[in-house]
Amino acid sequence: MAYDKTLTVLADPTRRAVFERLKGGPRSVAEIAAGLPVSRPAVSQHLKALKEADLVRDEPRGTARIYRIHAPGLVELRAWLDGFWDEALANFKAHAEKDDDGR
Amino acid sequence: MAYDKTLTVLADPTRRAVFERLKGGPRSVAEIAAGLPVSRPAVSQHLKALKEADLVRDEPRGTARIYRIHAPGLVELRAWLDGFWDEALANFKAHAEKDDDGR
DNA sequence: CTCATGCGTAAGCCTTGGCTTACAGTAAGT
DNA sequence: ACTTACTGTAAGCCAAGGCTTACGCATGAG
Repeated sequence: MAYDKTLTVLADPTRRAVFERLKGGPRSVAEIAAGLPVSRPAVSQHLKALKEADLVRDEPRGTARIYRIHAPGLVELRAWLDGFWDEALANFKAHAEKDDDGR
Repeated sequence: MAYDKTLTVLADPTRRAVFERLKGGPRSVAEIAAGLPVSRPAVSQHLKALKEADLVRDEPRGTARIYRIHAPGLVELRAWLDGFWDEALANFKAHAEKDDDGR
């Protein structure tokens, strides 16, 4: 239902870098931005997109804001991938059994 | 190694529509373009991108050209997804065991 | 050999979206 | 209260890329 948004969000390299930086554990925006070749506001924008895709969850800690990985977005992507895989395989087998590919 | 290309390619909705149309079996370019809201050359361009991402394979049949799904691209995407999943989960557990998240 | 069919490619247009700088807001410390 | 730290948002710029029209090429049919 939302795997398309997940794909769109993960397509950008910088955003993927932001996302992968959270793989090591929860971090603040400044910590994420440190080391990345873009400005901090850019990171904020990416985090917003990731959040809307259910890939990330945030929580305030003092004046800072801690982001961490949130699974649901990846679950949907994985579900789509698996479904696609199974369907394509089923149709392939169906055609292969008839002859070669139906012609 | 190329999961990034796979993500980029699959991010576009039209291109995904092209790809999903191949799920039902091999088809010619004209057959794919029929029913889609874009021109046939546009479909050709999408197919080229899909081919370069190892998501599709083509084969000439007379003056036509038959495209079909080719697995490797999806395999790489799935591998990345699984790896990411495992790593994130491992780090999450490591932090959870220490207390909550290490602060 | 000529014509028709089915594709791929080039050039150009135009929208999308990622980045930066500047600004506004909230919470903690003194 | 005032200042400092950390972040989200707005406006604007600019490159990336998806779409169309026009063209060129190969294969099969007659």
